[in-house]
Amino acid sequence: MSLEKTLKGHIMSAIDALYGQKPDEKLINFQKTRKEIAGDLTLVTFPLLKISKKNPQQTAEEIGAYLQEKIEDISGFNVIKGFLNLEISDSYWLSFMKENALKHNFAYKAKKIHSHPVLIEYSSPNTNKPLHLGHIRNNLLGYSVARILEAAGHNVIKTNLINDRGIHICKSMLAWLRWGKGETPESSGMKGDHLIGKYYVLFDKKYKEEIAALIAEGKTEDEAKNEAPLIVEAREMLRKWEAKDPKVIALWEKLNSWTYEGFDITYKRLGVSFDMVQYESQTYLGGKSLVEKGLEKGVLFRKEDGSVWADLTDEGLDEKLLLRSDGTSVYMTQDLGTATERFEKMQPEKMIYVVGNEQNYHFDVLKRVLKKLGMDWADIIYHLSYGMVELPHGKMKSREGTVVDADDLMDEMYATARKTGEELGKMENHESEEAQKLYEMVSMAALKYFILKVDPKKKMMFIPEESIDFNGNTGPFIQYTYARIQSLKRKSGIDLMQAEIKNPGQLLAKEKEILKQVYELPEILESAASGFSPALLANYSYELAKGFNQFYQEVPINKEEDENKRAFRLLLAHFAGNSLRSAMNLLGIEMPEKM
RNA sequence: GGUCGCGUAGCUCAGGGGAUAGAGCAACGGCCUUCUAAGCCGUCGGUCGAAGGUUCGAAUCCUUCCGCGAUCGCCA
Repeated sequence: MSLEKTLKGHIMSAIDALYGQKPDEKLINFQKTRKEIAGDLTLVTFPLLKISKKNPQQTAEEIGAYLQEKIEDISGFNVIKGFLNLEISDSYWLSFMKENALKHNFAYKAKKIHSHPVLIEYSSPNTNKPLHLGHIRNNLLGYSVARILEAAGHNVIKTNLINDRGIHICKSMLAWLRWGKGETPESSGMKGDHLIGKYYVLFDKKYKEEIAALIAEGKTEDEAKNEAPLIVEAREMLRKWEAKDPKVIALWEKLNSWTYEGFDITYKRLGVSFDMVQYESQTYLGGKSLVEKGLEKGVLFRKEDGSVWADLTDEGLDEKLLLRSDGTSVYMTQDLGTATERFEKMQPEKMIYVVGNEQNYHFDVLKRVLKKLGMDWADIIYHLSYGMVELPHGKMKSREGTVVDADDLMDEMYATARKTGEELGKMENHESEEAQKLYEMVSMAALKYFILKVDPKKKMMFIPEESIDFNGNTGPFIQYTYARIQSLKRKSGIDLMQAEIKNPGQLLAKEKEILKQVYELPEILESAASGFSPALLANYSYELAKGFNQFYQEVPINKEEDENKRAFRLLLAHFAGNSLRSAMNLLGIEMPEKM
């Protein structure tokens, strides 16, 4: 039970006692007391004036006096311009610390055993090219949100729906057949996904040449794009694939397996994982029957050419195609099918799709069409939409051309971490396994933290050098703070598990500040879970790390002569460190014991 | 053009009805014989895109306008 909730009840009865009226609970709102003002929690009295019929100052004084008298944990109060600043007793903070400081993840909630699962789909790559910067944001977000929901007690299922079929993969296959000379990941030394990507790019290059040639012969651009021999051949390949031509299928399986090997390496390095993987080749036919039922019910309609549509014009949208004139399904149809199947199989309480904001319209339509088809549950679908990741102009060219490759980016982050480490002389042997592990941990923290601290829905600028700075609001800074806390504990010679910590006397302002910050973590976690927002936890972690650094600068720990005080502060440091680790782990960031 | 989103310090971002709008970076100036200086402190920097409205109170909510982006495919 949080203090705020308890206080709310007391304030209700205070007002009832003082003014003879129970206020609406919404009128009671708290905020954190500003740092420069005495007090821990502030009640805003303005909304209560209608009931008290007194001025803000008086109202606040009266409520404050009442609370101080009735509640043990309120040790004092002051009033400034209608804001009632309540001071919470040291003993409250101390018992909070004693109860929680040694718990491993004090803010995490136990899993609700019989709850419906939360399904979260993320990553969802195409198999024709490697992962790029946009996928990094997608994967980090998806994984982090999954962890946050888990920590908040949900039963989470992470899924990856791989787009392993379609014209795009046929392009890579065709180019590999024609120009690949049997090249494999082993023979080329390339990561499988990069190898396939290379042929995709090659296809595109040759295709463009053909288009240019056709246009030179007098064709229009549309004609050229349609008639170029390569695209004709790719379409033929797709047709054969759909007809399950054994040779095409075998080739497709071989090339896709290379891609998966490559993806696995990237996922592992990013630290993300899935509970299930689905393949579009197995789901793409779904959804058709739904559309046919919709036609029977008359909620969908067929045009003269045979194509099937949903009419959303009365909802302010346009008409949306669901089946092509040749009867084949489109993306939307597949998604209708997949969503319905998932719902029926797993009965999730929520289905989260981590997909870029260029598909906002798609998901809007998806939900509307589902509802049209009578799926009243459609509102459990939540599109976790995120903005594009941009890079400072001119930086970081990718191996394959236009987009920034995920693996290249991670390599570059590692190199920067190592270079910084070398310059600072932090490690004696930069080749040692320990050093390499640390550089990897630091560079991944830099990348993850920088991306996750930004509100997902906003587009963002990823600045590699800034992300890996050891000062400021960065992952490495927080790791550094954590490592120092661990070092303090190691050097103290005190076993916190065994130590008996007596009352340290009056709390210093800095000590109380840390406790207040740690106290907030469960609440932050809850908001992060309900808003699907890792950013809250990221920015919280930074505040806490910064708070600790200030504390550390001013308050002696291992230098303190009083043994009991030293143990107390060490426990406080431990508590802060644990909270940091808990919060950062939810972002998928590991914390080093030493650095 | 329709729809959706965004616009806060030179740059990157917090804050999303409440007190004097916050951080970091950059710039400048302090603090290492002292627990990790990959740190800490200070200075400088703002008509919160603009105008109206609602409110005791608006960066925050509403309306209009401006700017930027996404989207409006028988692609996924």
